Amino acid sequence: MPGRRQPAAPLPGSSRAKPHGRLVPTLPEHIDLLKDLPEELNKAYRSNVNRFLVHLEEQGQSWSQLVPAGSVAGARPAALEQAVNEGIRHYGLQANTRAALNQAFGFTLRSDAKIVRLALDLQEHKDLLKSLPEELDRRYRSYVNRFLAYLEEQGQSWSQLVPAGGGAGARPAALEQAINEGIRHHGLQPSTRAALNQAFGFKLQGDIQRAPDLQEHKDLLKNFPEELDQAYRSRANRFLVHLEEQGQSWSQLVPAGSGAGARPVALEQAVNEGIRHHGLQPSTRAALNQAFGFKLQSKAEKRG
DNA sequence: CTCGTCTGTCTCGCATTCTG
DNA sequence: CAGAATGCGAGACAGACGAG
Repeated sequence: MPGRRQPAAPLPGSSRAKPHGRLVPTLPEHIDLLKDLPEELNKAYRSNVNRFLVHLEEQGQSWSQLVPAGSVAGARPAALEQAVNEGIRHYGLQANTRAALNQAFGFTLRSDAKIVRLALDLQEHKDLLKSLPEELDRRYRSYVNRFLAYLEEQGQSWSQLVPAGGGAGARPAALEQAINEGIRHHGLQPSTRAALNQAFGFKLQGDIQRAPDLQEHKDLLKNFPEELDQAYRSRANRFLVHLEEQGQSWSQLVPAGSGAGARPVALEQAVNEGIRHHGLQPSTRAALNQAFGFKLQSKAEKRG
């Protein structure tokens, strides 16, 4: 992966542009809160909570104004939820901040939106990204970005695929074909389709499911452990179909007699490739590990 | 080096679609 | 309609990265 990891262009109109020094709360009540965080809270979450409290102070607010006294585990203080969601949406708080508060205080705050910055070649595509709904999930925005980048790689553009004026509920055929191609054969994440649907209100559909052709693969499917999760079963099924599309078969990749704890190299490579480049769900690897007791990993062993 | 932040991956639960 | 398969959305967290 080309090491491009920009810290964040300051967002238009946001107050994020202050990478200033001290980032600790000053209200005693906030300081106490931080002190009393559960020991086992991981440091990333700890940091999120800290940033959130600082954010509240910057807004002239305080925890006790937002959280009714005596709020218990499972509570969902509305004012707090609004504050954290707004903080995430408009003030550059990390998306994990909500989860951090939930984890730290046992709340069940929920959902919403993110912000992000991007980079593309075609002005048309840049404009498109800018016009995405603000509430669009960060991952979805990123998927849209990747999809546009993918189009550019293919020498295509959005306007070639999407008829002008195609509004909510539309299902532009060329776009659907491009996205499904991209997912199946060019490494776009499966959720890219959902991302486009979310972002533009389309109703794009995926390819229809298929079953493996090879008897060997059918037998494998039949012999999965009873207790294998349905979702995993489905992913393993997909993987076998994928192998067949690649002209490969399980027995070519997995040495006979590979048992629990094994890590067949060729299989690992195949599944990682499939995930990275052919639209298999990321959890496909986990599915194979579950189904066969393997120890496949996401990276080639890191060695010095 | 330490600390905070960012990204990628795994996992879970609910929703939707397919199949018999 | 019931149950299985698949899709979707979000939380959790480890590891990489970068600032100080």
